[in-house]
Amino acid sequence: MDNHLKIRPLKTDGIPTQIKDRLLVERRRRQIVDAAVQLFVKQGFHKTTTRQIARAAGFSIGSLYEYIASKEDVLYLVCEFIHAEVERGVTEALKRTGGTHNALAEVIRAYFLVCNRMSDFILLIYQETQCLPEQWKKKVLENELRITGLFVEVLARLSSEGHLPEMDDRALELAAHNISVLGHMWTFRRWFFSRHYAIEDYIRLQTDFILRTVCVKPEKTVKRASNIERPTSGLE
Amino acid sequence: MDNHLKIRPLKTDGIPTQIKDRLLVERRRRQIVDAAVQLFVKQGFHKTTTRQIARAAGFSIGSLYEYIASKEDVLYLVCEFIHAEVERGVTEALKRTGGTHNALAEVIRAYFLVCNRMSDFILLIYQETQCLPEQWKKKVLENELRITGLFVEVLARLSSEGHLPEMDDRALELAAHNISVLGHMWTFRRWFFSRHYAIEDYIRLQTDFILRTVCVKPEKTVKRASNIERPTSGLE
DNA sequence: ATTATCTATAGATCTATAGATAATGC
DNA sequence: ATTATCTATAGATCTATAGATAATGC
Repeated sequence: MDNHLKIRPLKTDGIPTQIKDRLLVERRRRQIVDAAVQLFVKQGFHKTTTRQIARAAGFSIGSLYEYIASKEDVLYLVCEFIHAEVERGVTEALKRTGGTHNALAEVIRAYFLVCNRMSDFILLIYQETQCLPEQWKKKVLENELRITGLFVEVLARLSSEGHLPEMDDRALELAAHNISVLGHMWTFRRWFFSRHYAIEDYIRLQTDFILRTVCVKPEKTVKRASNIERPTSGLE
Repeated sequence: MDNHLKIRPLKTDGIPTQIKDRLLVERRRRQIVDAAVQLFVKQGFHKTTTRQIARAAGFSIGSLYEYIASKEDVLYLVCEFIHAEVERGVTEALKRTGGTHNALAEVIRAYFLVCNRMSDFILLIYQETQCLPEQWKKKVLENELRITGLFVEVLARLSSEGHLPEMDDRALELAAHNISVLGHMWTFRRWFFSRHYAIEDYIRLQTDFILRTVCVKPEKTVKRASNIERPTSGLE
């Protein structure tokens, strides 16, 4: 739970500050994020007050507002931080994996472990993104899409190297979204899963699922599925 | 978007009221839910005031508090209502489907259409459940689990009738969760999907995925996936 | 008489800022 | 002199309730 203490530059452009010293802004905003992320996880965004954030960050409410212009700014900083952490986890995992056809299972495993480690944070994104002003909500969704994009790349590479059966772009894209969301599912159904599954069980079972959807030659099964569809299928 | 106007009894026991007439309580609470669900979807729970709810429901703030004891009570009523609607949609779809081996695709299709229709409401559950007091949060999660249970039943029936390959209980349970969540995914990634996919495309592609995970004889692929797993896998 | 509804407001916050003070660098 | 920080509070809400009023049924 102390993974947010790792030192990485925060991308905080676009948020106004009264303070000239860029480095100080950087440092203070990191303090703000570290304090806020824990409070938000425990109490939610709305029930957390700006005073609590300032106190937990170690300075006064007046100083807090030298580094941000509104409470929403804090939420945005927190969301940016969380996505940066998740993205770092996934890209590092990608670097570790070779180009073999094991790659997919390895990537899934690494990603699900990142999701497990950052469970509270991912949940926070799901719950509080709506509270952001439109302009930043959009940025958060772009972040989400970029992470999914990492999986698209892996799948595309494996596909081009012949380790996967041909899939059209759509199916491939959707598979990437499914991987993303099945990782998140571990976080937002944790209240159920954590009682019945160890993370390793979950990874194993879901990997089986995903590999089956992606690795089996589709001709036979896709046909079968398509025939099952109602004859009325088309546009509603 | 007016599906919440359908007349169904609300399960509202457990929330205190000052009013004696049970029927009136029933009617007024339906007004409250109809008003609140729209406001919550548009503004979120916290940004919606009790006054707004009262006004939209057509009575005064004083009267509102005769039928509920706190603002959280309203959120709980809304969550109960939403789950009742989703569950009704799914069970009705289950009734329509025969016991054939088409059943699964039909159920998925019906469920995804329910998710599409109730998109805003499902999103609301994801975002605001955390705001409920512990006791009601638990009830909401039970509701969620009961809906997933419907899919468990379908899969178990198909399995016992020999329409699915043998799966152990865990794999079957997880498949049910996956169906639930992939339906929800359409709602909480709608900002992306709705621009690139029609609901029918989404249903078709996801049905292919799910049927492949569930209908293909698992021996070959499961082995393959297991071998890919890291040797260190066990407890972390 | 009893039940339902309304108006008016107590009481408790909470965000954001103005203006005062302390620290830093030339 | 300039930059950073603090204290104190203006101003704006918002939930929940007390007490008054209207409607209903015996």
